[in-house]
Amino acid sequence: MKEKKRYTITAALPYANGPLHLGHLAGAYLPADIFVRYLKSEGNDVAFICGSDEHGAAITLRAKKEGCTPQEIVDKNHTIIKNSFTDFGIHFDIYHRTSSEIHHKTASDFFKTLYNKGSFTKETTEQFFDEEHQQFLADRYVTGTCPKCNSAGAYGDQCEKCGSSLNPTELINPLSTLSGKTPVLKETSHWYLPMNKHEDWLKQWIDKGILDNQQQHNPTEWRKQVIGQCKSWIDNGLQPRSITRDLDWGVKVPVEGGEGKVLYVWFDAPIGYISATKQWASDNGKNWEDFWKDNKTQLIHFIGKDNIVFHGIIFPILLKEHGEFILPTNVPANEFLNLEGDKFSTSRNWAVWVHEYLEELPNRQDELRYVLNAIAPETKDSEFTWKDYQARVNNELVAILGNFVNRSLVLTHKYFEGKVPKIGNTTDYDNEVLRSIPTIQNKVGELIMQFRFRDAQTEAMTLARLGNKYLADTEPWKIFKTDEERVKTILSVSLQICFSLSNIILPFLPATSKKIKTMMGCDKEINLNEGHQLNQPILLFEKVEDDVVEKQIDKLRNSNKNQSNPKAKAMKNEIIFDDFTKLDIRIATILAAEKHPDADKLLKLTVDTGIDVRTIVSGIAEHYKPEDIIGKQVSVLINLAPRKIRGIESKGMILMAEGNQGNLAFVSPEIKIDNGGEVR
RNA sequence: GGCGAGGUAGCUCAGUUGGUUAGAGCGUCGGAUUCAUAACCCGAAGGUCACGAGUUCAACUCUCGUCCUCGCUACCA
Repeated sequence: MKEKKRYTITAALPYANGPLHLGHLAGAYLPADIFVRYLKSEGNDVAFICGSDEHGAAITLRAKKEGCTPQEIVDKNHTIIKNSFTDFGIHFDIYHRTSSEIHHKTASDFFKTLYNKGSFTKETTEQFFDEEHQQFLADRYVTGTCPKCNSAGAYGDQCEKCGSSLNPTELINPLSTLSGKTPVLKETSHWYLPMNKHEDWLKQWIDKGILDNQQQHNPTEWRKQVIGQCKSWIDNGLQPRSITRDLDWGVKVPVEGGEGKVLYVWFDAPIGYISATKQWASDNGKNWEDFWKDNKTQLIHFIGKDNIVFHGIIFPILLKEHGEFILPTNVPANEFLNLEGDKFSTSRNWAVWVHEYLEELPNRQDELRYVLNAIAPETKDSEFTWKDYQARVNNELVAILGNFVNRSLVLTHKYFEGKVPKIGNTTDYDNEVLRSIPTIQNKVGELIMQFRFRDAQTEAMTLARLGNKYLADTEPWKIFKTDEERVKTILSVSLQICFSLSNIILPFLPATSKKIKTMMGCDKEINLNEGHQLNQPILLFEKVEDDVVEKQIDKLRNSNKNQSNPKAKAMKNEIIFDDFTKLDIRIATILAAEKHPDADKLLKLTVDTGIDVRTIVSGIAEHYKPEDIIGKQVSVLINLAPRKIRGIESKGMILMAEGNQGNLAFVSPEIKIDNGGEVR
């Protein structure tokens, strides 16, 4: 008997700023769901936690743009995301949200506890405030003249001309880069998490799995990329990070001086796991602390690789500093899923959206689960293509799994009116086949516990392959007339395989598992006794026809029919003519070009603008050789504030056109134009 | 540029602490079969394990260097 354990399993909180696509599923939610379904089938005590991350500036900006409240934005997206999960078969114990009251209280209390312990440092500074946009400006959103060297275009944090570090308040004639207006000074303070103080124990923990002198986990079980990235951060030295922001959408900072401030996302969001657990526990008569404060509980975070440092470093610091909480025993981060040769991109609409898939290919959840798990980016980036989807569904689900179950049931109906036949004398071969069932089952379980879900699924499929082989080898259709008793045994064995299959595939293909049990009349109780009546077989999977995948590929490539380039970015907000006239764009000739001495991507150009000869630093070194561009006429934005780039002052900006692949081209006049000619 | 992860059959990927002929699934080709959604089953072909050196009796595996891909980051206004 396996030991029953308690598990808290989290999946990264999706940001409620848009719907879910296949990359999200393959990255975190599907592997988490598979793991949880397996753990539960083994009788473990599991809380599977997720929810919407609903705070942050991006949501307030979107609300402003759409003319509604942030709450309306997150309400809409929370519903879409939640329904996508439900319909797809990702079965959280709770899908919560960070805008809920219990979350605000939990996060707030957590902050207070750490605050009272003196875990934070507080920095009070005068910061610039943009009155038009009603917000504080981060240092680099303020520019002005350097007080030390008098050069223009210094940034709020540093003058790149003389290299001196600055405070934005020291700048002469400061300007907000948001509104272009002069910001006002307002005092503000923020709290910082001094991560540098935690380097020592983190190193031990990541490297050796040792926490407070105890072996907390086995680091060889962690994925290489997770340990690698965490160590890379730690070895480079951790910096204090501010954990509050001047914003009004989020969890209010609950201490003196916290007015008008909220907790920053990576303090707020992971605590969402805790608050969701609390809600779930109170709804279900559980004690949430069992899931977060008992060191026999395994805490496991499923995330994508973009989230590694949050879950491998920052959140563990918060949990440990708090003192009562357990730390994760594993953080199985996946890499990224690509789509038809390109990265998923919301802005370019290069994506397969989960809610659209569910609508356009109804009742094919398990097919998508199977394919996404088969290609899950467990150790490296991987790629989803519709042709591969079609091939896997048709050649594996239909041909191997669906076919085996179907032929077993069809044969039983044909020969024995769909009643489970009596198992007679078994041959060595029968026994060997029967023995391999638990072997495969154990192997699948082991692989799942090692977070090797794609291997586990492949292993599960070997049982269906074995079933097909068993039928092909024993050929019951040939011997029915001569040896009915033998056929009874063969089909009895086949039906046992079918039933075992329904259990083994449960974590991967839950709907299919249920279908098999229903067909076998075993959905309420297991009954494979002689004479048990089976239901009429229905096909588990149907072939995906060419026109279906062609339509999907078409849709992807022509996501906007009237657009000749489907990958072109959407238009920016409308401007008025005055906005345009502020730009002074001229034709200029490149007189000289050389590689920037301390930079890979930069060229130092000398151009004749017709009104002067000036130096411009441009990030085009990967696209043009210096000697090839001398004499070329190009477009230059000449009234852009000068800026020091990697030690060289750049006065203006060369305009470049960018293709889909990131390739660059000059914007040049088609015939020679006098230098200084205006572009308008 | 720095750091991290990769580069293995046409495709998607496994390869544990270096040890005989480098594996799986799909695809391809051939065979067999007809209970089954022209499905299943058997067999074969197919790889200088990115490239170059080195350590070793022995390297896909260890060391160094080079090239390429992805991520983070420094410098693309």
